[in-house]
This record gives sequence, C-alpha cells and structure tokens, in this order.
Amino acid sequence: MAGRTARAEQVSATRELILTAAERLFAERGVYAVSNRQVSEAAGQGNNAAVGYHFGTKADLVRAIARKHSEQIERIRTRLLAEIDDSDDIRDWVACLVRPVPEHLAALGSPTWYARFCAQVMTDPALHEIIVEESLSSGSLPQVVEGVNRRLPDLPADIRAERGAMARELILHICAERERALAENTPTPRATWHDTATGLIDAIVGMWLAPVTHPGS
Amino acid sequence: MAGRTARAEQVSATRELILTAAERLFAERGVYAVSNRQVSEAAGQGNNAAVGYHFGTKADLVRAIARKHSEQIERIRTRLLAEIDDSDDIRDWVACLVRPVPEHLAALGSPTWYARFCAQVMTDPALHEIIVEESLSSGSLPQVVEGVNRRLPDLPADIRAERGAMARELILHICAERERALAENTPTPRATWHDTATGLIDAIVGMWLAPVTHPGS
DNA sequence: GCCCGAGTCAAGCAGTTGCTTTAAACTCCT
DNA sequence: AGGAGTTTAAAGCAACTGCTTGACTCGGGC
Repeated sequence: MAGRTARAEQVSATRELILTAAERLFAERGVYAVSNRQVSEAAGQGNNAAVGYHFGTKADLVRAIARKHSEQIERIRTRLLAEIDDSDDIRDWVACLVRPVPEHLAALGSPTWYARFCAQVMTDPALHEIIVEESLSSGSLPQVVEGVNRRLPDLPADIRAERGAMARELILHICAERERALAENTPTPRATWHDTATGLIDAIVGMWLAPVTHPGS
Repeated sequence: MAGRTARAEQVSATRELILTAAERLFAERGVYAVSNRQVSEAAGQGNNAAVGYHFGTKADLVRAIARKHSEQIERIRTRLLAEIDDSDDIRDWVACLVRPVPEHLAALGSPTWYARFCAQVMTDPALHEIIVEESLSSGSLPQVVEGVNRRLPDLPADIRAERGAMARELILHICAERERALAENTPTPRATWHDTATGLIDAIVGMWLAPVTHPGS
C-alpha cells in the first residue's frame, strides 16, 4: 500500500504530465490548433502517440481535463454549501454558485489555464456536450440552483431558466477573461480571484432581482 | 455603371458564396475543424484553393465574415442611437447596446450561424484579437458606452469596466446559446429575438445598478 | 477584332496529422 | 532469478492539410 507499486506511480505521473501540458497548450493556442503529437512532445514523452495510448481521442483528453478540475470544484462547492447552512440570504446561495470556480483557480496558483480552456470547449460545437455532462450535471450543483430559486422572488419558469443561463455564462467567461488578462499582463478590474467572485456575486444578484419587462412592450 | 461589369458581379457572387458557406460550416463544426478545402467545396467551387485565392489565410476569412456582419450591426446601432435621441433613461442606452445584435440575427432569418461563429472566435486565443478590432472598436459603440456610463450612478472606474465586460459577454453568449437551441430544436426561454433582447436589457440594467460590495468583506 | 489578364479548374507538392506496428525497457509476481 | 505483462520509444502508414503550379475560359480595353 505505502507508495503503491512504483510502476503505477510512474504511470499516473506521466498521465498528469500529459494532462497539464495539454491544458496549457489548449488554453494558449486553441484546442484544435494543437495536435496530440505536440501534446505528447510538450509532456516530454518521446512517444508521439502517448496521448492516444493513455487517453484515446482528443475528446477523451478534453473530458479527462474537465473531470479533474470539476472534481476539485465540486469539493469546494459542497464545502461552501455546508458553510451557509440553509441560509435565507440569497447572496449566500449565489456565492455558492459563483465562488467555487474562481476559488479553484486561485488555489491552482499562477498562471492558470483552465478557465480559458473551459471557455473554448464550451463554445465548440463538438466538445460542448462533453464539458456539460462533466461539469454541469455533477452532484451538488442542482442543489445550489434549487436553493437559489427558492430564495428568489416569484418568476416565470422561463425567466428563471434564462437568468440561470446568464449566470452560468457570466461566471465562466468573466473568469476566462481575467485569466487571459493575467496571462498577457493586462490590467484587470480586480486584484484577486476572491474579489472577482465578489464582483460576480454583486452583478448576478442584481441581475436576478431585476424587474421583468413583459414582452408585450 | 449600371450592373458593373458582368465579371465583377460573378466574382463578388462567389466571394459571397464562400463567406456564407464558411460561416455555416464554422458554426456547425468549429472553425478549426473545417479546412479551407472543405469551405471551397461547400461553396461549390471546384477550385480547392478558392479560399486562399479570394481571402488568404483562415484568419483573413474570419475577418471578412466578421466585417460583413459588424457593418450591418453598426448600421442598426446608429439607427437606434438616433431614435433614443439623448434620452435620460438608462434603459434606452442599454437597449442601444443590446438590441443591434439580436435584431441583426432576426433580420438574417432562420437559421443563423453568426452568433455561434462569433462566440467561438471570441474565445479562441489566435482569433480573439481579430474580432475585437473588427466588431468592438468600430464607430458608434464607444459613444453608446459613454452614454450608458453618463446615466449610471457613481461607480469606480474598475467596476464600470468590469460590468461593461459582463454586459458584452452576456449579449454575445446568450445570443449564441439561443441560436444553438434553435438549431437543435431545443426549447428556448424566449419566443423571438426581440424578446431575448428585452430579457437581456432587463438583466443588464439590473446588473449595472446593483450595489457594490466593498472587497474588504 | 484580337490579345491580355483576371478568375476558375485540376493536379501535385512537401509537411503534418492520427493511428498502427514493432522493438526495447521496465516493474512485478512467482 | 526469470518469465509475463505493461509502459515507453521509434518508425511507418494512409489520409489530409495549405499552398503552388500550369492549363483553360472568357470578358474588356487597346
């Protein structure tokens, strides 16, 4: 047990190497602009088919990257969910929705690549499904959404869904934009990931509480 | 003059053919998943290098597509800007920001591909710059942003920039999501592009007017 | 009215892709 | 201690990429 077999450690080490190399290259150059060969080489594998051996297709590699992170994010989310303990403040629930992502990015240290990676995958017609089932259908998220909805004023179901989608897009793409700015040494509106989350919570709460114009206007 | 030369018409016709074929393929399969060859073939050009001949690299083709649409969008925006005529209602100004995009999509008829195309290009590290300078730096947009800012309560410059970015991301990706849903025959929260715009305006105004939590919390 | 040049077509180029195959190196189990 | 099975390495494959080349078509200016 202690240290498992040396072989298994070696294997999971190269898997991890490939995973992080792929994530970096995908974020910097684009998922489809990078070949599996380049990923293998960047991971220090002389074997130019290492990606195929360990993961299969590029879609499988993308799924593996997404899963790795979404597990971490899920962990943070359940922790926050426990902390707010059925609070009545909608802000707390929105925080449960928002904070896991930027907090995860903060925990990764600098630089990070996951947000840019995720934004790309999310907008790609072929990969979109993958990341949805890997990140969005997991454990505690529906619980948080339900918690938010319960503390929300009466809204038609359609509007609820619409603003839920807005919150989702906002969280992802604002994080990706900040990550890009950090990578390019461009000024960012917020100093830390935590402050970024606070800004997102402010905005999303305001958005969710906004009055609804009847479409007949 | 009347009818120009028959030859020049033929040329601009095939250019247009390539442009729309590329837009559709890019939206449906992904910008990098489609080769210039495939675009040429889909445009009915026996010449497998037609894209290269008429446009150059793929980046140039993307720029051409973006320019074509952003000209139309710019036209709508200036029209709306004239209609609100220095209104004092912030809603009018936000409408000037939001409406041009969904209204342009509505004018294109169904189905459309531009929103999905745009969302992809916007998240791609290599193409991001292209569409920014082609769509966002154009004519009347800064004017609208300035108009919105003037009708906004006092906000720190950073927060202003942050929420501006949020509005931008929201408009683009919500339109892309609706377009995707339409293409897949999935239910959408709104029946029309106009209603979608109304929902976006509600949300963005609410977001912009939301109180700002001091990051010290 | 005839030749020039822009536009189209078709074939071919070297380079790269994903994937398969074969060989070597290594750990693990008996 | 050695055979077995797995991981890495390296080479090779057909398919496809962008790009160039040369022949053909045809409208327009001298």
